[in-house]
Amino acid sequence: MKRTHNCNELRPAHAGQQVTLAGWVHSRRDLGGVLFIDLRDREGRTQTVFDPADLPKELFEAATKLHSESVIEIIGKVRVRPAGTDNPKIVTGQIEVLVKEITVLNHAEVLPFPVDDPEVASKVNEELRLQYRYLDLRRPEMTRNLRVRSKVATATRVFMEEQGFLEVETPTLFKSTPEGAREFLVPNRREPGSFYALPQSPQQFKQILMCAGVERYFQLARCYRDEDLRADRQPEFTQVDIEMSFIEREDLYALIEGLLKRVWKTALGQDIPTPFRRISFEEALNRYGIDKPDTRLGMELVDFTEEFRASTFKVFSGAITNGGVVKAMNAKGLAGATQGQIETMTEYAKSFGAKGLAYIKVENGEWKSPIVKFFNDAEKAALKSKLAIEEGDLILFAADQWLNACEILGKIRLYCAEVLKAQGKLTVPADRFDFLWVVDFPLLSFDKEMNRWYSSHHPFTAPMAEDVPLLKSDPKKVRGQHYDIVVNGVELGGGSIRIHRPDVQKTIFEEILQISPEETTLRFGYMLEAFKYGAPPHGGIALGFDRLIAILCATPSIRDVIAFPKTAKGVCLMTNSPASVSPRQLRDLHIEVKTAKKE
RNA sequence: GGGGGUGUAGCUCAAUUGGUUAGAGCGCUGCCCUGUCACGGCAGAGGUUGCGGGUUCGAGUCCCGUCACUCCCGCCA
Repeated sequence: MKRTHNCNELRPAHAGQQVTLAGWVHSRRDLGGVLFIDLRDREGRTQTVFDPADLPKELFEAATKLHSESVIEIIGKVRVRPAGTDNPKIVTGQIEVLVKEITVLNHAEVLPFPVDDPEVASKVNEELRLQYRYLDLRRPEMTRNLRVRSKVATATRVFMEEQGFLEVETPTLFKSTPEGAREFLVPNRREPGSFYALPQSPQQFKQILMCAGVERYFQLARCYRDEDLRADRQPEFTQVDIEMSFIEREDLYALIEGLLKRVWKTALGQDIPTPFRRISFEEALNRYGIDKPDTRLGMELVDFTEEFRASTFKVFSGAITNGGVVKAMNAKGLAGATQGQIETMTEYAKSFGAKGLAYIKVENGEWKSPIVKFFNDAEKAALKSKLAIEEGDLILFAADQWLNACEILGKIRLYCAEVLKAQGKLTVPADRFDFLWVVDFPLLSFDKEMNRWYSSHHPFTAPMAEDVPLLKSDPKKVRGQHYDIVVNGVELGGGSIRIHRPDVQKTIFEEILQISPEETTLRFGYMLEAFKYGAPPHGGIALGFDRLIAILCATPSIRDVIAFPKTAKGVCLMTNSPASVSPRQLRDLHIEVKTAKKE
């Protein structure tokens, strides 16, 4: 039953040849006398023609009864379509195959949802798509996503190989680490009460590989995090994991820029300019109110702390007196915001602990605002010039501690962009990709509830050399040699230059992070020991492969680029996993289940 | 853990202030049709309005609970 051609291959040049095609019945058009069946396989579609004069009656009858998505094989002769019956919509539209023989390889029952109509299929309830994922994946859009994913994976491997990297597999049965995401545990049958943990990332193994002298490691690594899901987060996901020895940050930037250049060329045929912009964490917050800015949107934040330091408007001057700042943003053209939209923005502000949201609507040459009466002429003039205020603008303010004020407006900025896009007042070309490196992150953040410092990134990140003396005296000021790669407001990945000296690493664990020496030894002893026997300076990065593919496929959800994704509750609707296990299995694993009582 | 949205025929959706027999398009079944490609025409079948309870003379519609999907917050070193 070997096919001679695929369904996207035949052209007028093949006219006269006998061919064998196999595939799915995409659509059927029964004109009573003549019958057309569009046969589809992975590559495309070909029209086949059934003429009752050419076929035994039973075969023709059988063909008229075929349901969509039945699997058939046909043998027939290629011919150029009669004049005027070409179909310019498909590449095989100039020819058709006159069927001589047909074999029904598998009959399909009536489908739970249509796969032949992209308009309808794209709107089908995702629950149903996930339950019948094998049907969903037959849709050309989904097939394309799988194809892009495969091509990018291959391009990545080829590029990394060219750059001298070794792909090394690391264990997925690992052990629990004290900080970071909640982990999936795997009970150990051989020792009651002990567990493997699935890795959140191969972080420790890749650093050990540097100690092993591998020098350049990469892996398309599966990672597991038992946290709640989002459109861009699944409990199991794939990282392009990379680690290199004897490098500085710039070496890594160049590598990733080269990789992404290759990937964009491969997937989209697009040449992206390199090097990418660099922006510090502080500047990102100051200008965009977020550490992963979408720089395509404009509407940058502007600082007005000096202008309002002595203002009679106490909400602003008071915040400044308390060590805070005043920030403002011009949502260009959004003066017509509805009460509901202002309300939504106010809720964002309140969720950050602000009391409310100050704003000015610029309409009919007037500044409409509950607060503008408190501003003097100099303050108004400063606003007008620094925010380039024009008719139709909406000005939004935040007065709070620096980080909070920035983040409030950062959140509102993204909301405003959504509203403006929906109104057609803001358009972003689909082929525009704003890449940037965000650098100079604070090494540590303070947890008020636990009253202790924790790593902003992870505890292996090296501090900036010149900031090391501040580690104990002023931890807040210490910057880490950490970097994030951001594209269009999406955090594509992050990494850092690592600590490679055991004494520094031990200080971080024990003195800064307050992990007890016993715990440190228990969890990271092997790593600290490895560092004693000649650890090269090293650093690396991990890119979120699913997010990367989602961006290339222009879909907001990584579920569209994962063959068998989970729902928001971590369930696979096709296989119904997770599921209960037998008492015997539990007994073998020394596990007793205490079922939660439901009221 | 919290907040928002959705749930009506196989699919996508409608159904006025709570009011007669819950409709449409596609799909499906039957019949007709020899150049269609969203084929066309005629006829037909198809409903526990997610589930449970309540209010009411009367509930798809209102109330309470619950389940599923989804988006967001928390969380994601």
